[in-house]
Amino acid sequence: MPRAKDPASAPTLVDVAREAGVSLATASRVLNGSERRVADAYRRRVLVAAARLNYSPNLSAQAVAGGRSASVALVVSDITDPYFSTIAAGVFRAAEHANLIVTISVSERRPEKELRIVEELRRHRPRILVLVGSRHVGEESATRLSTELRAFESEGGRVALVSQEGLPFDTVALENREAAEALARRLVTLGYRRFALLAGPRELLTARDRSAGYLAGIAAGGAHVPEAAVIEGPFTRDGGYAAAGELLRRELEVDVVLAANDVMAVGAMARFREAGIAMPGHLAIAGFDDIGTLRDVTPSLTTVRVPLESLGEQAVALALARAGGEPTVVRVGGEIVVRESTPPVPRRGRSRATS
Amino acid sequence: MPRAKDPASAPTLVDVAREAGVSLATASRVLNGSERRVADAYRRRVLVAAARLNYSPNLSAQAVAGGRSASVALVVSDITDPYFSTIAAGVFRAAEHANLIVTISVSERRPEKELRIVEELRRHRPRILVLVGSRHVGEESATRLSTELRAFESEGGRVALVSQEGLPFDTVALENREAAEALARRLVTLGYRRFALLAGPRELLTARDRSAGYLAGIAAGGAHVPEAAVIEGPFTRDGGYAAAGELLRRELEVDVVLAANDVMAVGAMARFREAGIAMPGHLAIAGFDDIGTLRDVTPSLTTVRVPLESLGEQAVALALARAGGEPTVVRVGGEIVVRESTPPVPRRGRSRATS
DNA sequence: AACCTCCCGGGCAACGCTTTCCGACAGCCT
DNA sequence: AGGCTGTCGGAAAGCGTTGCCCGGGAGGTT
Repeated sequence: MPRAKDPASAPTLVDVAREAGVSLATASRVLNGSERRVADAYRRRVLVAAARLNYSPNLSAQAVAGGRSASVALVVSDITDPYFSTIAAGVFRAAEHANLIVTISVSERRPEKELRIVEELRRHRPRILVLVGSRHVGEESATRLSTELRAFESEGGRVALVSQEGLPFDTVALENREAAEALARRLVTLGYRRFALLAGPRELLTARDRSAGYLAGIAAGGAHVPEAAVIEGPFTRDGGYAAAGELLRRELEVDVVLAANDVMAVGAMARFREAGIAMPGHLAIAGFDDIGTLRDVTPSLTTVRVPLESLGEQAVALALARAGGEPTVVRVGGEIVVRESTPPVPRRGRSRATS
Repeated sequence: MPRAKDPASAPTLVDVAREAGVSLATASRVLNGSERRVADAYRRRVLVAAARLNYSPNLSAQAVAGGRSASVALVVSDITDPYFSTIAAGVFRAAEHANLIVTISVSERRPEKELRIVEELRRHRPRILVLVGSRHVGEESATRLSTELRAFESEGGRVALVSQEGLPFDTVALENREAAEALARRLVTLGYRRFALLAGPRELLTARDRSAGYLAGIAAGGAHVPEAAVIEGPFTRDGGYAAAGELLRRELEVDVVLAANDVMAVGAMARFREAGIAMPGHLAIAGFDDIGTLRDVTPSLTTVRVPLESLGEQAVALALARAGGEPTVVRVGGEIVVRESTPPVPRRGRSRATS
């Protein structure tokens, strides 16, 4: 049975047209934008009828008629992580500006899940698909992801990636390596020599880039990081906490700890504090991202400021502007922010150590 | 001209049916669930054809055919605020479980904008609309919001509110008042007598409830809060920072500051620290929410633990279960968590003051 | 006055799907 | 053998829009 015209269903354009005594086409032209002009008398009648019925156009129907839905699909690893929620805020801002609605999906940092989500999202025919930074190295699913994304594009959608370049799509890339290197150099300048790294997960490209940058900067400063002082762990608060614990267990001589991001740094600080280590008195620490919510930790964290919100905005802008042709890559740099957690080392200061 | 069958368009069910040599109806039954059985031979042919064409059903089309789109629309004040992003995480979890996609909109804490968003969202015909806590008192737009929500429900949608009861819809309410009162009582028990409140914005219901609870708990403990020691400010980090500044300016004798939420508490701590006030040595402080990201601040914050993620999950569950009839209200309590920021006051300890 | 343009409503065919209804056929009972 | 029931594929009528095409009337030109 065709869905009965039961009272529990929204008024449609047909209802409005009938109420206004005009044709469907005219009602559509008045209510849902069109090039065509409609005489004022008609226009008014339609508007009045629409208001009287409390008409609200059905976007799904517009989407099927138009071929694409007016939405941006955003995929993040974890909306609870301020890194992602800040980027998401930028996506919202840009999307609102372009009159697009935003759907969010959470991949839980699992590439297979991300792939499944993209397959799933394709069904919504969003105008834009924004994937935020969870590219992995040697990712077996990367090929399938690329295939899926390409299918999406070939159907008229647009893809924008945030955080890693490398895939053949529009990308807003973070200069992780460069910024990390600059931070490390700066710390060397401040007098630090004995470094340890809390490196983030080995497979995660962002984490690798940052570590590589740290190591390069340290080396450029003439210092060296023993292999045992590089500890991997999840990109989370608990990951930082655990990695810090492992570092303590190894009883190395360390002046300063470079975490792969602020969230890990904060976790590590919690662990060091538990161990009774004075920061920055006994141990310095730095992070990456300059997460807003974490700006008030003590000691305040030396870090790399990244315009996260702008990353999200730019991704949407890029996808909207897309003309076709070669994918565009926008590279965004970070700004070193030195705070209390890494004071200058006194000229001939006494040795610092975690042990 | 009917949109040409240009190559840049996704394969449709018709394509699959043709490829498989079956009817549209059969293809639909196989691919997009239906009660009706399809003989295995046919079923297989359809599946093979779908795979070969890389078919992906158009959800917009399903939505218009079915009358409602498979989505949850979530409205939050600020996705960057961990309070909201944690609730959002719960909504995602529940939605994923029910195979619904989630759209998010950000109201920027502005009731008019929230109203506009709800009007806008109605067009999407989501199955569920979840509004997270920004009810205001005497809100002039509240009536219009109610009207709009009722229209949405009368069209077959479901509404769930998180955080404040009072509107005639399914609600997951937080026992702000009760928990705040319990926290205040606890602090009295710990020996605190001279309280100050950083109260959040006057218009915001959540803020009012918490303040009222604090005051009640303090009074019940036999203490009293002078009017000058209740300072309002935005529910944000900067709001807390500013309110703390104002408190200092008033030069009151205060032992402990109760902030309306953790985010404000952290802002306030930053301000107090700048003023050189030792915490908890000279001043104790407590918050509300037990935000995960803020668990590592020093001193660790006494607060009320609220199952934020579960709030979001329950809201979706409520809306899904909805049978009609009276709106259901679930009340969720908080758990007092005493940490370093409010140590017991020594029996005859010396006086503490902010000035 | 005849003709040509515009202008602007209306009709109607898409868009991609779901669901009802119909009818062909097979199996079973009497 | 005849009739009945049950199963399952196909045709077609929706769902709520948009956008092409048509045609009637007003106004301008020669």
